[in-house]
Amino acid sequence: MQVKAPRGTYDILPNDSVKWQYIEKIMKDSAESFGFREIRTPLFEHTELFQRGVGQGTDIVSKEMYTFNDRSQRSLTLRPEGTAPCARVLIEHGVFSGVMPVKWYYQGPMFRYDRPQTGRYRQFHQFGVEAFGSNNPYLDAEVIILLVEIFSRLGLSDYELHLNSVGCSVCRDAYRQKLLHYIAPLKERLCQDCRQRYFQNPLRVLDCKIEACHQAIVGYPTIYDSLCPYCQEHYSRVKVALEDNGISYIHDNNLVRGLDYYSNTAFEIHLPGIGAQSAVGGGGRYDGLVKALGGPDIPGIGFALGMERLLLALDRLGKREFSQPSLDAFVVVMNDSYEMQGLQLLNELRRKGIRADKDYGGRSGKAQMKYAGKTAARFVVLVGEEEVEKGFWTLRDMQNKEQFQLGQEELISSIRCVIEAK
RNA sequence: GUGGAUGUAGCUCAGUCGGCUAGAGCACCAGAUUGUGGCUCUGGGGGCCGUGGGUUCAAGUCCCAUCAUCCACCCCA
Repeated sequence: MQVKAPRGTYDILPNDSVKWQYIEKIMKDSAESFGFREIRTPLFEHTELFQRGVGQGTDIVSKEMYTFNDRSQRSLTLRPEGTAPCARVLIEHGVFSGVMPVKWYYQGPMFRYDRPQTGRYRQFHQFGVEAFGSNNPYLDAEVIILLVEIFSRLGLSDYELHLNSVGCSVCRDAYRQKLLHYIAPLKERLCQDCRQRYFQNPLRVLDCKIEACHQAIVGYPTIYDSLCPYCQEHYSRVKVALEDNGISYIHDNNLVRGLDYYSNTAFEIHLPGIGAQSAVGGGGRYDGLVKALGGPDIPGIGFALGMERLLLALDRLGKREFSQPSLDAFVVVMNDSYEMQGLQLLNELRRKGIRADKDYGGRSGKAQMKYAGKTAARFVVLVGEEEVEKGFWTLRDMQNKEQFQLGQEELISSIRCVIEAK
């Protein structure tokens, strides 16, 4: 055991791959039913895109990026998230001059250098959606409804949806000042981390997990009370839209998102019961992002889901049985001298859309039968002396052990008849 | 980056107070009178006991380091 997958990465073997395909299909179908279309962007981008798009002050940019120089000394970074690349595409291809809003979904690996633990990897996978070009609060609601729809289709109903508004740049700056004033005299009672946060990102003090910090700042001004009239109006429309569509949520004054570009609506979806990394999805509005990247002033909203956490949740709280793909037919060659007849038959079956295989391990006829049993093939086709000489194939139905001697046309139509009935 | 737990066969694990060629179940391969699967039985292959050092007559077992995994902090999806 010398070569191992790098720390924080892992392999998806065929038995698990089936689970991925299952959730990927649900996500794709859900997003498409809401009018989103797939976008695929490179796995790496210019480092600058994330520095500007995600924010210099964030943990992601300051300590979690896989950044390297290529052979021409360009600084590139393995994408840590999917929103900034989408915004880049919007600008680069002038998509914003077409029909708006633009609604995209994406799925694929993201990279962050962080300490691995349950539900947290260095190469992890996100499914996300982005909608650019409208600041209509009902679009916020639609995006959240899609998120909830995916959970519902996955059979994960015990989620908690947290909702807040972080305001626009104007009311957030005003709030920030208010909060700084409030906390300043209480600073001594905060934990080390929070004293740091006070300077770097005071809003983060609010979601410190240490109880003493909560007590120290009890009675603090909430951003909710500091929203400007526009942001208030926006937020209340989002809430009404959710309520009228039967989506329950928890207003959470402490919900602040980590990435710099968020504005107004912010949300997170949690699944208690999958360990400490319970935030399975999160997102919000990012009205300043496209402009910050040098494009026009175009608003946007989106979310991202952590695939690994969803799979973990499915395993602990939901669906656990996944059907594995199986063969329709297995060709058993009873005698080496008929190997070529077996191969030709195999290829013909495959050409006719029958999922078929044969042994390549030089096994005896009996061992091939065993092998066929393990592949869970529905039928076995026997190729031996009698068959080749008399010009038929022996078809064995592995479920009821019935055997028939059939010509090739009949053989194929019999197999197809059964598999199409499934 | 910080703290804690754990590393023995492909997988799940046993291995006493340091003491013989390191075990089991599952999985894999072969056979049970030679053209027929699942059950059963018999046999077989497979282990630098994570890696490197140390203590000892003797280390899977004790000590140190390192790497990795897991749990939590942190952060986030």
